[in-house]
Amino acid sequence: MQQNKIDSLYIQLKRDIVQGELPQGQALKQTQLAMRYGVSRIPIRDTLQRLKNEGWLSSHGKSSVMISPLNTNDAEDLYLMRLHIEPMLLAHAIPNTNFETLGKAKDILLQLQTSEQRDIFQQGELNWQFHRCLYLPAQRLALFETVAQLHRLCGRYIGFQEMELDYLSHSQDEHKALLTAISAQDIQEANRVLSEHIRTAGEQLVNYLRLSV
Amino acid sequence: MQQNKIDSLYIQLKRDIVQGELPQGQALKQTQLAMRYGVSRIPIRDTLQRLKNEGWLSSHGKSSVMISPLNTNDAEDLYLMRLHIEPMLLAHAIPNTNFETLGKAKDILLQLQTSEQRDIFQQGELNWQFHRCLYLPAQRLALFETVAQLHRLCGRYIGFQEMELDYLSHSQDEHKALLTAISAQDIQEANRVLSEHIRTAGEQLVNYLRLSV
DNA sequence: TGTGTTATTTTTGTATACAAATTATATATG
DNA sequence: CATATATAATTTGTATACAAAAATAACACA
Repeated sequence: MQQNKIDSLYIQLKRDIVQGELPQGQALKQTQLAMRYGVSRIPIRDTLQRLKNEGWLSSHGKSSVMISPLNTNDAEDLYLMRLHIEPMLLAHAIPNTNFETLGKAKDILLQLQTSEQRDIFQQGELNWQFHRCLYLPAQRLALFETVAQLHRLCGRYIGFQEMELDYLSHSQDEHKALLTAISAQDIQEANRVLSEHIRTAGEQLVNYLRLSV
Repeated sequence: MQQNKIDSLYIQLKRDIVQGELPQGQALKQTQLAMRYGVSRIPIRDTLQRLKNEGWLSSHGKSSVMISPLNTNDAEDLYLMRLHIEPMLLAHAIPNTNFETLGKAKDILLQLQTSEQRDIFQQGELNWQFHRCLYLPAQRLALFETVAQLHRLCGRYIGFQEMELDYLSHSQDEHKALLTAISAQDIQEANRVLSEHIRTAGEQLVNYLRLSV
């Protein structure tokens, strides 16, 4: 599989951004990155463009990019948008949800449970995989892709929302409640839980950012 | 300016997609496109990746792309999302709107008015420039970029929403009403007009798509 | 005839080389 | 000394060449 090569470059770059391994506020040099990751500038350029399109990088000067600064307003808006959009997607998904999907979601929850000591980046990825799994049956591409993009943007703020020690277990409770409501085909209740889930995470993140940034 | 070169390639490609000049449902060949537009495969690859990220192209097979098919559900969802999100952005923008912005918006409206015989692609672009102009003062990057992306996706469906002969004049009336409400700093009224504007355009597009696609 | 397997062709991904543009540095001039 | 201008450096964009992968065609065999 060839896609894996550029995908791993993409993932590694995101990891290094989250963990602060790359210089902030200044231009990222293609040549430097190419050397660092042991590839030529072409796949670096591809990855930089992708990350720019996904909002992790923003333009610096005329033709360079830099790591997008964290921003409390952005975080607030991201969660507000998710609050408005994700319930629409979930409502479409629930009638099409089968046992396979529910089983897969449970598997992911279990992985999350047993990953407390695993790295935070992996936890964020599993969290998205869980939601993604529940949204896929909706078969609504435009809606799904918008939600996916919002999650990708939220991923930039990971490491903050996980700061609270009890966040993961609280979040897991909500995940389980969500699964229960979906199993019962109760769209109303599922969306109530989902909205609360998003609201809580958003508020916690925003509060933390206001204090620390 | 060097960015113009690749930007014009991007615009030309979108034009050709909207006008059906490129084969639908099959893989777009990089070499063919490179010959067609008189450049090498590198800038073609960049542009294809960009258009893929923006939803105009979707993957075909393992590593190729094709023109994304039009889809009534997607169109419906795009307008529903705009309906939920754009008012949030406008509400942030209105308190920061100055006379310069209002003037610029009026200029764009005038251009739209006098462009009835100009091409439809240009009209769509002017329409976005108008909205964009009113949203920029909000200074909410994440929110703005999401709205921009939704507009880019809606642009794929241009040529359908303009089919109705009276659409442009009706739309212009709503644009003017929007400007009036913003001038009066009346967020409530502005958002009422905006919501109606989006709803109308969306319903018209969806109805047309249901009949024709 | 249909199906699975190998060979061939096509197409895409990446490295390298070079051109264009941007940024930084030095120099001149008021 | 500040500012403008010219020159050198760095950095990005693009073309070409080659490697890897994917798609297609040819073939063998049941």
